[in-house]
Amino acid sequence: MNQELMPQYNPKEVEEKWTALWSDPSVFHATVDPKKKPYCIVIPPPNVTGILHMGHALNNTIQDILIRYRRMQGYEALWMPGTDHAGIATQNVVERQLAKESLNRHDLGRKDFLKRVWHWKEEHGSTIIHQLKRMGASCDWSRERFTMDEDYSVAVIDVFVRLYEKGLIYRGDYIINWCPRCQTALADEEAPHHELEGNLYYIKYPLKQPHVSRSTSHAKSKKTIDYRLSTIDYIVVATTRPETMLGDTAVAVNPKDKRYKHLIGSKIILPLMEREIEIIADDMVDKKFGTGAVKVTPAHDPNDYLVGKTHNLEFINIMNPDGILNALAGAYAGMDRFEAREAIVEDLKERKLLEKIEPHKHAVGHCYRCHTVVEPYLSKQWFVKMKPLSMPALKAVKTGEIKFHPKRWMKVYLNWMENIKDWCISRQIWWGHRLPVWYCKDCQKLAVDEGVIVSRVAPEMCPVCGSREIFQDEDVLDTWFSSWLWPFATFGWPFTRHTSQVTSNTSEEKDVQRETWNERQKELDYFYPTATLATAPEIIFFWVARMIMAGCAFMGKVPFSDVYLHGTVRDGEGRKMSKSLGNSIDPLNVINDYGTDALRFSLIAIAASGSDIFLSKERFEQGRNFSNKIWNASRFILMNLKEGVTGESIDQGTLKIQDRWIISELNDTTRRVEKALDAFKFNEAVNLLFNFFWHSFCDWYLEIAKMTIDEKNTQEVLLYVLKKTLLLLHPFMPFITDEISSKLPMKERHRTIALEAWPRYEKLKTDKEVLKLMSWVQEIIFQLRFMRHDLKVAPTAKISVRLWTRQAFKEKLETASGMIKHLALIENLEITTHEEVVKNSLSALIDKDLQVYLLLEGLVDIKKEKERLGCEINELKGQAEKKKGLLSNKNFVKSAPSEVVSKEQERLKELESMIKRLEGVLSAFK
RNA sequence: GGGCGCAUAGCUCAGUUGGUUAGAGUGCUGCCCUCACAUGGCAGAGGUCGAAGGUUCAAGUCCUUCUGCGCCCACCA
Repeated sequence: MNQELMPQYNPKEVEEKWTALWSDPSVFHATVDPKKKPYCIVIPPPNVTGILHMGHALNNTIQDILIRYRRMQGYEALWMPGTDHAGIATQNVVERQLAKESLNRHDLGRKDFLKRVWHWKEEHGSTIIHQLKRMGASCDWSRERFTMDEDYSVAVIDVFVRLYEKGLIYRGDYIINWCPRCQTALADEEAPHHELEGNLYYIKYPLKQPHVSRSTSHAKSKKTIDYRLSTIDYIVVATTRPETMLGDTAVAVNPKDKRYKHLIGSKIILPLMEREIEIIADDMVDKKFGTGAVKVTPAHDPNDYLVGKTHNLEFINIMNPDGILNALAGAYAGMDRFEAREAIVEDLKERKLLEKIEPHKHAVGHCYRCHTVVEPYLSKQWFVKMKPLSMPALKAVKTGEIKFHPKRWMKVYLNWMENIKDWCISRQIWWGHRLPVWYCKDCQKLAVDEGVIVSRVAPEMCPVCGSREIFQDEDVLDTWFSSWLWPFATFGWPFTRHTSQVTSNTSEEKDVQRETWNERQKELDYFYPTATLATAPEIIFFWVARMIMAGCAFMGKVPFSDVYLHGTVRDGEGRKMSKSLGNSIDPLNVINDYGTDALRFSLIAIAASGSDIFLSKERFEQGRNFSNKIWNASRFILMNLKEGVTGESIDQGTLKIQDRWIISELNDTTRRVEKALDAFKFNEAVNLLFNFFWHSFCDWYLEIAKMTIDEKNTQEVLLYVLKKTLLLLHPFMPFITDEISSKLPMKERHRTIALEAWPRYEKLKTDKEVLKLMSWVQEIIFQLRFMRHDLKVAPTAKISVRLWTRQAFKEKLETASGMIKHLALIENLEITTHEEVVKNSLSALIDKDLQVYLLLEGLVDIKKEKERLGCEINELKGQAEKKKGLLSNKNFVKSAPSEVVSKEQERLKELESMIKRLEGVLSAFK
């Protein structure tokens, strides 16, 4: 069936059609064009494992609005698409798949496992890209990148080596966040703290006293220590993780704490392990917390680690990487950490060493990928020294070179940047960029930390001793260590390769390669720094901050000038939408039920600048209804068009009031939409367009236009306004606007409206006369509709109306009389300047120069009308009194701007004039 | 513990640098299938702008305090 005849818009077909066209890589391909200004956005690369959720939908709608807007404005607009290899997440997906076959990655081995991941990527990795296309994302699809692309990987390795050579990358044993499930180290940002209801366990640690001696007689049958406990015989420590006591190597107290001062240096017998440890003094201990005595577990707590370093304590690691206690945990070896906790508590109770248990809320780190409680774990990892990198990144934001929208996020950024910690970048997984680090076995024999080789290419031998006994580090790099290069590595940076990395060997091939790199360098120079980065606030630390540091460090220039942070999408109850909560609204379902334009429109209309978005499915009905409105208004215009009407040849000479009014409104809307978009106020822009299209254009202009729909010039104006409005709406609702536009007569057209020019705002003087007249028309219509309603006059019944105005306006008002008659279904309309008042009528005073009478012989309830008039007069008198009060206030007249004062004076005059007139009306009834 | 945000119509939220009578969507009530659209049209009801102070000629808007939510950060075990 012909779409043009369908009274209901059917998005499915339409969207499929345009998705196909826009996916053609040539359509939105951007290149270096010195004649145009560049405008570039790099997409926050979704995970290859990603499936489109509302957050993506919002994020990408915003970017698409920006890029389509700038493209139409004549910028060379590039939206760089791509995906992120998402190390842990992707590895988890494939491991889950393996688990179904009762396999784990070690069964396959590294090489085969990676083959498997690549295979998974080839099969499923483009899901999210297809979904972005379905959203209408106008990316340059010829440039799709992946963080594990060969070229991209060169950049990642290059950056590692550069930083290492500058001394900004180091390796060492530190307490890091360890996820026992994923079995890898995590950066601090990857282990967010969540509050848990836990316990604070108060444990008695017996002091080694002369009378607490080894009782040799029971040596084999019972525990070897004779705990004769009295108040002075033990010290109580409080802990939330009793299982770590197995690795305790000291108890610490504050040196100023009088309670324990005399015990500093005393020995303790660590219960359960029967190890002798010492009481030490350290300022870090808070006297007020718990008992003021702290167990020190240097291998399992970041604070204790520092204490251990300063006091030269032993580091006892009691746990395997999977969270199972090891041989150093004595009797508890083989138990899971939480299982051990319970067992230890029981054992302590049994030995009467547990003084008490208090409920205690505390924040515990969780793996951001699998939500397992992370373990502070001592291990050898690679780190980036961040302080030197943070300096230029701080400056760039402080000086305003990079602006955050909304501004408040700047503080969050600065605070993090000022307190930056070193970045743990090694991960004990297989999927990712393997560290470009090798170790020489022979050198390591001499010293453990010797024999480290960092190189862009795999070395054949140890450069120090020439040994061929070298092996590569098993670890891969944090995924963010690749994505922080996204704004420039996607252009092919660094455009060079170490000779042995170059696969092409003939000189001809090398020339081609060099030429390609030259081209890409030019592109980078043209598009970098990019313009706007749009993302969610959660990503500030992970990505935004690090991109700024990387841009400053490797490009010498910030990566973007504006950061737009949109809200988090939440459900009706304010919870973050997530799969695990089952509260998410699937954008694909919304697309299916209401259409992509509806999804985009509603999402943007709801999302005020940067505030969180509370969603329920009904919210998308507004978008659907609006799509339908646009569809039908267009359909109406289209079905009335005569041959030869283009919307491009309006006869300026014969424009009517309504024509001039709608053109002026359109012009004004254009200006305001631009202003809103330039300020990242997307909801404002979309609401302006909604109001203009629905209320000004459809409710008023279209209804008036029906009167003269056969006239060519009316059709010209209709088509003109429609075309311009479709252009304005296009960034927000790309599908329906492209579809309708393709059906409209055009002198010339591109293959998509996306390539047409943005409407130009004309700096005309606003036609005040026209605006005033149209607002009078509207007021008259409102009043007459209300009166009809009030008197229960059928909406279709013809009425007689008299309008009173002053001589100065009579002529103008007469030019609008046709419109008024048409809109209010008036049979007889009389415009008079005589002061006489009409008795048998309902009247309404619109302002001091205009009164409308609905003439209804015998129908008027005189008593009621007198009452109503009285009320109205009182109301106006009240207002006038207030104004008089205000104007007699000397301070107001003195301090307020003269504009405001004269405005108030004018209003008072108007009120007084209206009161006078109404009193005249009232007296006519007497 | 530190920082940030929010509180406006039944619900979800707008409200720009302080300036007449505070808006939208949705829901509700009433009337209309009028030949673009019932995913529609018309009209209506509904707000002491969280509380208390303060600044000002003027406060939803600025300041202080309080209350209630929400978020982020943080090594009190």
